[in-house]
Amino acid sequence: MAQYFSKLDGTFQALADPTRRAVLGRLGKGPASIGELAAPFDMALPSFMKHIHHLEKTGWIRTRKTGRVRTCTLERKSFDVIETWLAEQRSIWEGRTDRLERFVTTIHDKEASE
Amino acid sequence: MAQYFSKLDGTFQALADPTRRAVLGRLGKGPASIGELAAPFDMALPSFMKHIHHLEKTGWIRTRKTGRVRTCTLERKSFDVIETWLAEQRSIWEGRTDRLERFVTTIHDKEASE
DNA sequence: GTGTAACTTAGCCAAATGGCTCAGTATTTC
DNA sequence: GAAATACTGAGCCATTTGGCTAAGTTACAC
Repeated sequence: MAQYFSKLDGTFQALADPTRRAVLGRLGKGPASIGELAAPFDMALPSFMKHIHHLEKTGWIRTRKTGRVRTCTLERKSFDVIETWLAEQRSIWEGRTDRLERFVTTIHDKEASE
Repeated sequence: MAQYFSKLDGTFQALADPTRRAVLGRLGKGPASIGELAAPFDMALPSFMKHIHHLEKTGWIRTRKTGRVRTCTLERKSFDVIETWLAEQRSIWEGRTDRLERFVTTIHDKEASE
C-alpha cells in the first residue's frame, strides 16, 4: 500500500478549493492573464497568486511571462491522472481490471494522436 | 461563478490524503471494520479515526456500529460527483455541452436501474 | 463479574493553508 | 523620464490538518 507521497495528493488538493476550481473552469475556455483570472474574485492579488502557484506546482496549469503579463494555460493531462484513478477504483469494486486497461489504452491512443 | 461552499470542496479534500485514498481502495473490495481498515497503517487509532470521520462527513463512506465493532462501507455515488465535475470541465474546453448531458443521463439511468 | 477487545473522547502540538498588507520590480504608456 | 500597470516578495495572522497520548466507554469472552 503506497504510504509515501503521491502526485495524487497535490492533484486532488488543488481541486479542494473553489477558487482554484473556478480558475480551471475559466482556463478551459482558453489561456488568460493573471489579472483576467483574478478579476472575478474579491481577493487581494498576492492571495490569488498563491492559488496560481499551487495550480502550477501541482501540474494543473502552465504559465509564461511575456513583458509584464503572465499568461496561464490549462494542462489538460492532469485530468487524465484523475480519470485513471477513478477507473482504477471502479475496477476494484467491479472486481475486474479490464475496464482500467481499456481506459488507459484509450488515453494513450488519444495522446499519441495529439 | 459559485464562490460559496461547495460539496466538491470536501469531496476532493478527502482524496488529497493517501491514507484516505487507501481506505477507499480497500473498501472497494467490500465492507470492513475500523480495526481491519486501520491495520495496514503505522498510526495511532484516534488519528486513523479522524480519517474515517472525514470520509464519512464528506459522503465517501457510511458506517454502522454493531456491538463493539463499527463497519464501514463505500458510498459509490461519490465517484459520480467527481465524474460529473470532470465531464463538466472537459465539456467546457471541448466547447460543447452535449458530452456532459450525455454523461449525466447515463448516470441517471444507472441509478434508476439499481 | 473481571478482563480484554474495539473503539471513542478529550485535548495537545507542529506544520500547512489561505487570507491579509505593505513594499518592491519590471514594463508600458504618455 | 514620470506615472501607471501588472505582477512579485516578504512576512504576519487565524484556522485547519493530521499526527500524538492518556483516559474513557461499551460489548464480548471466560
